[in-house]
Amino acid sequence: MELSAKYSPIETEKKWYKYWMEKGFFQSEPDNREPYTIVIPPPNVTGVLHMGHMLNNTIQDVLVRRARMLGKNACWVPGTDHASIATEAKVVAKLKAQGIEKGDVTREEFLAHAWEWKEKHGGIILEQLKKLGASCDWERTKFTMDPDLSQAVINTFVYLYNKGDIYRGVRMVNWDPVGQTAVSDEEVIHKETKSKLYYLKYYLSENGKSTGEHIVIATTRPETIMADTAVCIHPEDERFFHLKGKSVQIPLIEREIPIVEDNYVSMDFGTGCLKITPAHDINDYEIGLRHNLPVIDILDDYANLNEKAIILVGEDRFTARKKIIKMLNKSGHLIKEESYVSQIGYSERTDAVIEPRLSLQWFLKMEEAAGPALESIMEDKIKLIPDKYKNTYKHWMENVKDWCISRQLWWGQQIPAWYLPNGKVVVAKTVEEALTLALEIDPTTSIDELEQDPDVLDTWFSSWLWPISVFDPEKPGNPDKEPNRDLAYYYPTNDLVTAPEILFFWVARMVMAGQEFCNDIPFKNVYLTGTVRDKSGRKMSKSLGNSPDPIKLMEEFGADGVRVGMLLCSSAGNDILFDQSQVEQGRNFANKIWNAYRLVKGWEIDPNTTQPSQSAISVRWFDNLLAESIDIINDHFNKFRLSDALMHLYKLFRDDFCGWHLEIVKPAYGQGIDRQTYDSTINFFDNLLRLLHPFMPFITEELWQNLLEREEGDSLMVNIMPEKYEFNKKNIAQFNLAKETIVQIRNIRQSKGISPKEELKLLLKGSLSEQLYPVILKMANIGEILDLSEKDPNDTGVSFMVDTIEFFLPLEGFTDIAQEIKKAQDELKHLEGFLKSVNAKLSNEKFMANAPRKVVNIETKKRTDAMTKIEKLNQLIEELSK
RNA sequence: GGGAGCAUAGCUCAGUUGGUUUAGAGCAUCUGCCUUACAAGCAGAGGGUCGGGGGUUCGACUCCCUCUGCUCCCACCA
Repeated sequence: MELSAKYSPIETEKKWYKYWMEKGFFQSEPDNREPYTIVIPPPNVTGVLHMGHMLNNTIQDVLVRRARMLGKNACWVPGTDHASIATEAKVVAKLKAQGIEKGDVTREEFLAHAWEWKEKHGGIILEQLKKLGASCDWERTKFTMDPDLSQAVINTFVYLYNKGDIYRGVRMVNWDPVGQTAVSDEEVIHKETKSKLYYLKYYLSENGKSTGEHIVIATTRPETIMADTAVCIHPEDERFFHLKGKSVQIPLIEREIPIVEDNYVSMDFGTGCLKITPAHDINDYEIGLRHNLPVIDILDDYANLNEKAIILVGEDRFTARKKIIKMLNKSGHLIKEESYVSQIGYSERTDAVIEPRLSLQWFLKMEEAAGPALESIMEDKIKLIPDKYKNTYKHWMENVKDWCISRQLWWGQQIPAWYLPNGKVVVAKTVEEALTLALEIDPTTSIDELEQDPDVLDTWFSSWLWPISVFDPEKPGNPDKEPNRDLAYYYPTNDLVTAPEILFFWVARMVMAGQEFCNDIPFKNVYLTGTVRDKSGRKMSKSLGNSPDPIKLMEEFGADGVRVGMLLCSSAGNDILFDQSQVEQGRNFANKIWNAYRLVKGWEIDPNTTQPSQSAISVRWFDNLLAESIDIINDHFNKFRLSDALMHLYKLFRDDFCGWHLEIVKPAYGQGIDRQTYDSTINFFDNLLRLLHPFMPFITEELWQNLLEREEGDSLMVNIMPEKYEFNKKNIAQFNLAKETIVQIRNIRQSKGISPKEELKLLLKGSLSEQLYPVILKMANIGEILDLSEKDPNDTGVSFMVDTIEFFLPLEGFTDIAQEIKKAQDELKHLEGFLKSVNAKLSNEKFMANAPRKVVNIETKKRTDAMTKIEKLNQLIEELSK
């Protein structure tokens, strides 16, 4: 069958992925081999593949495929995350499109819609990963809301509550008065907003009566003055020493509030006097705690003023602001107003101005777990790659705050806490167990009276268990339970590949969960990928529309091409600036491999031909080079330098294998090839395909299958990587001299306009092994190689040097001697400068005394080499000048 | 405001505990080639006083200080 000059990936990729699936090559069961485990960072269940996933999962697949080919029992566990906030938002939007408000349906109805949505859209992303070639064990696919994984979350909550690590506390949340929900910090968008700073008079008061004196307070939120419970000054602010211990009256409502002192106040901002409104500002709340101030909440769920405000009751917060300014102006409390620009938080979903609001939330204590979690990273029990993130990690762990684990949502694991009619709370795995506990508090309680906490748990509260629960869902919350077979075998996992943004949200918490429930680390290495950005460095995002569609990209360039394109420019922890030209480079490389195959496949073995000497030399050289490369690639992988490993292979295949070896051994047109060279070359090709397979699984499988006859059911992906073997460094160095000589000759041909087809003669003097001559003859189109002593003084031509070997290329009629002299002189000048710097070192007593012997030897050799070359150049210039 | 990091060729990056020829690669650029595997290719070339300044050292891209310019994380000032 005639093979096309262009490799077309689509059909090939489908074919082999199906084959791998059918043969069960992705599946893993515990056995007596060494395990290699990765758990996927679960993408949002309703998400679609973006470039970040492409990068992240390509890296994981490279690691897993390589481990598999190193003979390990490789297991890559896939799955998805229920992503409560994101998914709930999508379901709400979908209902809204049908004219249904979330408030109109019951929790059960809403969840039914959510599950329906999940069934319809869930897992699309996993199907997309298959196109990329991801070798996940799909039999093990998990979802964070699978019944058993949800149960693990509940068990964990109950366990930690009983242990005393989970408690309820008041916290300021971001309240969206339009969406009627609390939103997470991540969903608050800060925008620069023009507002006004109002300067208000607060009269000093004694025993409820104004003294007539006043202070001035600057505020952007005059409508909240009714919630003030103090005025605050800096303890060292001399301007206000006379106010210490006194009280002021809130304008209009004339409630008396104390003046307190706190370092929080900055003396040089506003007037230096700050009104304290604990219910409506997070900082004020904290100051309030320090000074035992009461909390007066004057806003309702819709951010309208409530009866506690006394005035303007029922008004919207912004209307109230306008009205109160008029009132304050009229009463003479308003001194002035200034334009002011500040950062205001808006809800991502409703664009409503976020109202800070106090509410009762569930928290998990972090302090106790933080110490060991920090230690395991700082002492390299878990390695971060790159390790610069250790600092960031340390900083966070040392300033860790308790984790707010409750969310005011429906999609997720509902908090297993039940309230008695008297407001007391019991925590249990089921309502029946809750009743048992409730009866101990109040024997009259009935099961119908128990009301479950409506909130769900933070999604991270299920994903922090992920490396454990995917193997043994009964283990979290049961530290004393024996691990099941899977957990015992696969845990701790080997590598985790994720983004640095979630180092705290996820990675640190998995380390804590590992300690708590398995008494062990969850993984040994954490490879942190960068952000995928566009060419000009902007983050890829839907709204910018600067992200290519990964599926289309794979259809156009092939999954192998995209994988290579992503990997070539991505070192750990560095952002990658994505450009389609990189993917083109990947596709071109696949095409190159394809064409190398076409060439080799077209060769016919001629049993009567013996191996030409240049072929024998090339085979020996490439054999050494391959061994050296295996060494280098192993080293790159040990250090997680994936792009370097790939780049090395890229050059090895393209330049060394195709550009040199294949060109050297390629038989002349119409002739056959000898058996020995053919077999060696096929063997090289086979090894190269193995080395390339983790990066480019599809094309390597395709060609490997066709290179030799393979047994049905065999596959490259379950074959073994070439192992390192002894090689001769000197042989490689010698061959490089021949390569350089050839390059020099080609260079001279081009600069003098001599066709590669014109055969030339070459004269030389120096230590070039005669064994290499046949390679030079073939690759530089040289007719014969003679000793330089045979040079006819009348010959015209070009001289050059490689290392310390002198060459002369006779060129008939070539007379541009001046140019040759100039070239030699430039070279001479460079060498003399170089020699001078070397001599400076060698004649420096301190250098000779302090530098290690090895360095001195190198410098000495540099000097000898440079002097030899200078001498020869001088001779040459002299000859040319005659 | 607190913390961290980065700055090397036009672009993206290496440079492995300071010394392997006065810095390497890929891409891009330029020149010449439709050479019977591949123009998604082949052959060759040019290009950097390693952000500025100072210091330590026999020796600095590498260590220290400082300035400049970017980036990220955390907290956000009434």
